[in-house]
Amino acid sequence: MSAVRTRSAPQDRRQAILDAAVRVFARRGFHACRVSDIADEAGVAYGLVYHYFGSKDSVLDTLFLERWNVMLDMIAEVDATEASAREKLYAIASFIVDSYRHDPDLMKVIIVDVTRAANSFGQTHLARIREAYRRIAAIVEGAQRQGAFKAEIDAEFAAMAFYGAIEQMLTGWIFEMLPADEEHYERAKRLVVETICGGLEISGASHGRRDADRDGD
Amino acid sequence: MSAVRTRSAPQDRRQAILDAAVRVFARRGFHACRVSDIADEAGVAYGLVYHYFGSKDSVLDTLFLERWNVMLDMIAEVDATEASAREKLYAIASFIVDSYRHDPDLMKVIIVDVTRAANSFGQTHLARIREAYRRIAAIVEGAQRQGAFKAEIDAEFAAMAFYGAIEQMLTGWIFEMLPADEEHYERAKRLVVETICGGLEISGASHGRRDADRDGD
Amino acid sequence: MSAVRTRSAPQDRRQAILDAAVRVFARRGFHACRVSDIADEAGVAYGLVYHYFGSKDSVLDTLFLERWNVMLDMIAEVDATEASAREKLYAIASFIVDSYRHDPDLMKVIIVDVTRAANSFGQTHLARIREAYRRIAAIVEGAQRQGAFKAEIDAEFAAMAFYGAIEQMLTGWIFEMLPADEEHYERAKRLVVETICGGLEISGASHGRRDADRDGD
Amino acid sequence: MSAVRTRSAPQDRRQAILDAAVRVFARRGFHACRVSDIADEAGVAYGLVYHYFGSKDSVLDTLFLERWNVMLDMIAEVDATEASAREKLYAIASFIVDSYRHDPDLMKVIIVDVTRAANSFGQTHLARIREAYRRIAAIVEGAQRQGAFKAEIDAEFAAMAFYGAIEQMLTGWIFEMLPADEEHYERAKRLVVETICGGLEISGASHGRRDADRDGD
DNA sequence: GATGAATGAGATTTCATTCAT
DNA sequence: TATGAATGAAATCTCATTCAT
Repeated sequence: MSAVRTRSAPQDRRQAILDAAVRVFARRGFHACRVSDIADEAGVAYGLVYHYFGSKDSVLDTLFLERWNVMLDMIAEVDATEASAREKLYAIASFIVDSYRHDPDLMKVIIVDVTRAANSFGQTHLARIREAYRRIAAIVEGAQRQGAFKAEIDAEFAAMAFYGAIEQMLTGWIFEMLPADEEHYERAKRLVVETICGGLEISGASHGRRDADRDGD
Repeated sequence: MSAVRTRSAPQDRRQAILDAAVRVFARRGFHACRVSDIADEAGVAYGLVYHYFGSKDSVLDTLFLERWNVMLDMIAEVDATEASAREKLYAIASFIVDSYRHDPDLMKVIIVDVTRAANSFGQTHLARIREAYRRIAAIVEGAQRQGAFKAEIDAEFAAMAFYGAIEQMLTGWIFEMLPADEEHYERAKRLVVETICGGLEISGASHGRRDADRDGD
Repeated sequence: MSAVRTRSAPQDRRQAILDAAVRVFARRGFHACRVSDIADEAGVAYGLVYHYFGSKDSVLDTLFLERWNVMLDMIAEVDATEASAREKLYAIASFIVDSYRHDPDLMKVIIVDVTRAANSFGQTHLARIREAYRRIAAIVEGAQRQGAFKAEIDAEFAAMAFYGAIEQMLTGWIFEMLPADEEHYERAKRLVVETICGGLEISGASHGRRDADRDGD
Repeated sequence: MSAVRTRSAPQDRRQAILDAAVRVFARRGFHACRVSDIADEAGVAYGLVYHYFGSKDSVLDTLFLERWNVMLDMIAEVDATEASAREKLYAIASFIVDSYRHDPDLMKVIIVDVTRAANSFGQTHLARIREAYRRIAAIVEGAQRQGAFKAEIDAEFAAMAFYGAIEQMLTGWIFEMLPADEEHYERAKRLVVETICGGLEISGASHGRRDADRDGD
């Protein structure tokens, strides 16, 4: 369709740097990578990394924020629907697991070098990371108000446990401690929702769902 | 009992260095700390750190291994008892939460700079860290064999979810995202056990236990 | 007179770059300014700076040489007149002070980044800068030959002292160490001429001149 | 006297670095020198420069301040004596010229890279530099109060002219524009004092001094 | 045991300049 | 003319580790 170009469009190079950064960060970790590793992987001079991004940090910031914001938006959208809390939490677990399935390198970088790097980037993006926990907690609170979840459980703790369980399973995949295939991805989603919701739901309160689930046991 | 000493015994200095390392690592993170920061905090010359420990890494290794091995032993002991899986998992959750309550700085260092530092110390100690997951998974498998837990759930995934949920709550305390007091520590233990076991147990199979747990609160 | 132009003439751009350079160099110094700072100030792309000038250095060279040559010409012209040495030196002091009054930014750049930057541009333009001292020295020598100035004083030293005194006062204005207003500009001219000539003149030899100067003030 | 040592005392190294810095800064200027140039010249690893001085800047700061403070003290001492203003100014000119005679490299560095580097170190040490001008101005003011110097001349301008004249002559020696030998050093001192004071003194007021000075020629 | 001066590999970042469009 | 993406040499500074005393 479009004419053959002997030279890439400017934005291609920027994106190429981001893509290369994901690969090298995933391979050896953000701190072990030099800017020249990114540039070499992208096939550009390293000065260009500084042309598009102000610093090495800024490259990781960009990778993280672009993806994290998508997740925050997704949670907000899900929460705005009429679905049950269990369905909402399943959607979130699904999104995260599918994100990993779709781009495991990017998710590895985000988890290992940002959300779990509490003394460096985790600190920098703390507010943004907390926002995710808060939105998950909001879903739990909603379910508590509607009588679906037990009121005596701290929504924030439940949200942390839920998110922590998912992230740890991703960590298991990342470091090849857990089997990673389509079947296990799906089972992981169900596991985390069932276990967490199983303990949160009031017996009988969510009959349709719970019974359906139990029937499947 | 002990003779009055005008000069600290050699081992006191070694321990003073370890204690100082916990404080400075907790404060700013392992990577941001220089060897001289440890030495300054301990009130010794930094050459002495190299006398007792071969390297900066070795200091963290020591801190991690000493504590982690205690946990591994504890899990093994717990698993050797006749208690129910739920009780065993509760004991583990208790141990971890109490470890944090007793020495939050040390636990912060272990979690932030080792178990979650997947590209540096997490890598080094991967085998030892996995051993903990494996032992937890063994408890789940035992319960599955005894018919208390659903057989179709992957024990390793369940173990990861369980451990991940606990670690994330500790992270919440560490970074002051969750309220940290005696009451919440206890509720956190119950939350993680109830939610995880709630989804793992076969309906009715553990009722007695669950009630027993509640009575004990 | 001139035709209406919807687009600046080429030379306007070149001049705009020079004018912008004076402003940014005066603000932060030549070395602290990037080529892009000049271009931004001029409202052009920085590639254009390289179109009109071969390098960043060349911009400063141009600024310096254009002005310095005017001064050299002025000294030569003054020396060619029949005026007394005192009058000639007064004319030079006047020219320099008035240059500062007229365009303080340009003079700041010339003094700070060229004549006093002995290890960079001062080195490059040393010959041209010395030429000014030499021409001033020539005036002193002329006065010595005519018996107006003491013969035993080194003309070159006197020229340096004279020029140094003026430049230092300009420096005082540039860095707001001295009051800068019309009255002080005029007093500075007289001060430097009177003090320097006061020590150079043979007692009684220049009385008439001195009185003449005073009458003219 | 002292035993032969195969290893220099710690402070020797620090001083060796300072001495080396003077040599390389004088040779090529502060900005053109890398830290490794200093270290190479001193025969030490460049990490040692950072051991003793926090930064490259700090090396120059140290060189400047140590010498400049000596001069400030000298001016204060001189001003505290009962000497005439002319004698005081002569003492200052003498000190500066002798400083150059004694250690031309150090004076070159101080003048070229600090007092005349208005956009870098001159800025940093502006207050300290001004203090020298102020103290010289104080001498002029004292002479004005005593009726030795004309009251209508701005003392601060006179101080600037005086200092500027000396510094410019040093610059002349530094860049080999003026003959530098014992005879010329002495003549330069007299020239600057005679010319400046010649214009400042009230006719007849200082005849005794002037004659005395002249007798000494 | 204890000290801290000395070492130097290695990382980030800046920015003048080139050149395809 | 005019643009600004692309290049890469070069410089500062950090800090774990060694080792003579």
